[in-house]
Amino acid sequence: MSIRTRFAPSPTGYMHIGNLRTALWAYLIAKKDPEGVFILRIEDTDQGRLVEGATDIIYNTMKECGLKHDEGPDVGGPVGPYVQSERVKSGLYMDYAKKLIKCGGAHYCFCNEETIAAQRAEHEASGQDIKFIDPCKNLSLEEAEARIAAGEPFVIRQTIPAEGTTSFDDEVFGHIEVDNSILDEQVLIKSDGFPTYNFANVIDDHLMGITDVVRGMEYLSSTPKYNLIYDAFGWEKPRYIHCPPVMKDEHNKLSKRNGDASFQDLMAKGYLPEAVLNYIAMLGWSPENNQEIFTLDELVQAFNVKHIGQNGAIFDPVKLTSVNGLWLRGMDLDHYYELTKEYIRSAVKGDFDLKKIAAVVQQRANTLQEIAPMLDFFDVFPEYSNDLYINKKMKTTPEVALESLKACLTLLEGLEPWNAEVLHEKLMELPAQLGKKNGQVLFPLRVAITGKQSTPGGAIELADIFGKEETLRRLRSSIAQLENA
RNA sequence: CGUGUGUUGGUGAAGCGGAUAACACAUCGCCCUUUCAAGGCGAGAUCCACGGGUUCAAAUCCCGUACACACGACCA
Repeated sequence: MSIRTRFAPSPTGYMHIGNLRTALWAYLIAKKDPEGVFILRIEDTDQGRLVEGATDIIYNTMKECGLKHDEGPDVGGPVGPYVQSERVKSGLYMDYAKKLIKCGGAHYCFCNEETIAAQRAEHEASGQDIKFIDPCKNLSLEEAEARIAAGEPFVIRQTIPAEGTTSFDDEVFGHIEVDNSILDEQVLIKSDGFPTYNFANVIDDHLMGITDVVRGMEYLSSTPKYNLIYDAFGWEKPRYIHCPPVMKDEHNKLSKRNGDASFQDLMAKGYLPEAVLNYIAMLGWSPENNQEIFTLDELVQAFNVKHIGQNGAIFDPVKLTSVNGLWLRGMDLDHYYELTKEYIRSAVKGDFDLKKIAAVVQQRANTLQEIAPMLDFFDVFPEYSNDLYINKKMKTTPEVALESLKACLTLLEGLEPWNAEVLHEKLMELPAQLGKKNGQVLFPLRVAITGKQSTPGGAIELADIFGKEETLRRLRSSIAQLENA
């Protein structure tokens, strides 16, 4: 049987990194199987928490990342609808809940919130377990149905066997076994007739033929309860892959509340979707070899559930930046240029060869956002201090700079044609002729034409991009500044 | 309070009873280089939370303690 996995977010208007990683892993697990199917299901049973436009964020994020789902609300599929609020309309959850009552896996409950809170307070006060003990459990079905017929509000709760244990084998955490006595009889159908997540999730996973349930490990302790439902119905249980959390630091998970980066934020900060995916795939998972850079397809090939770790991983923006830089530098120039053109244009309005600028900036920018600030010396020749010529390592001072620059000026004034090859050839001859080190000539030249000590590209590349006229203009101005000092 | 899960350098991690405890990021140093970046090389865990135990041998197995996280919602 082929693998079917699902990503089942609730639309909160925010795609956080931990969620995206769960989606990625679910996708990888499905796609590892050539016949595998990856499904998107929207879990919006909490009508009180609906956020407008939230599902669009989910669709957009998935699309940007290339996590293409085979079935889902927008693309359809054989086991739809794929939005839980739509499924509710058919009464399907209520039907299954009633069936569950018949097979002894659930019961009606008429307790209101006050009585539950009162019991909880009582249990807390006596220092005992705060588990809710439902008095309605002992009601006969006839009695319960009569009260419902009389219009009394009700919920349906799961019935947990009083004794015994329930266990399962998680693909990540191994064998988990708990005593039934600690399992609470949770609500399956709320008084508004909607199913809770717990119930809808089980029903839908079964109805949609999910073979591998991939989700956060916060559900680890609820899983035995879900299995009890599968068993009551006599359904085959799925494999479980519970994922350890993605943390902000040792104590906190990444969250919207903490203002932590969402996928959208990372895009706005100039990261590439490929790099983000690449990086988060490795938060809690490691490949069998030491490969670091993976395309999505490569991840599909390399991914293996057995290598998912059990402990939470801290999201490190510094490492993400490094991975992003590797992606950026690894692109061919044409692609890089297309991607960064707008960013470069935003900083460089003048008539320069943008592609040449892209070539030099590619070697050093780790994110798209870093690009513009690096290019601030093109349109305007910044004012600068002659102190910039002082560089211990290069053994330069304003004095040797002046000497070098004058020689450069003479050389460049007569240089024809003006292109990178000729500039390189002639400029590299100069230091020897002057009896200086390369750096004593080329470093001052860079400062003289850019007004900065550090720039993308060196003096030669930049002189080429500036063109003869602009280069000489800047050079003369800098020489004058040195002479007047 | 109960239950579950976890704890290897600053971070991600490999490791699954016998190794000098991989690798990557970050940090520091050196080399190269027209600066910076990139690239190359090298350094850092007196030892794998702590305490016991099993074993000829433990980061690796067992028990306990501490700490962290999660669940114990008519939220997902």
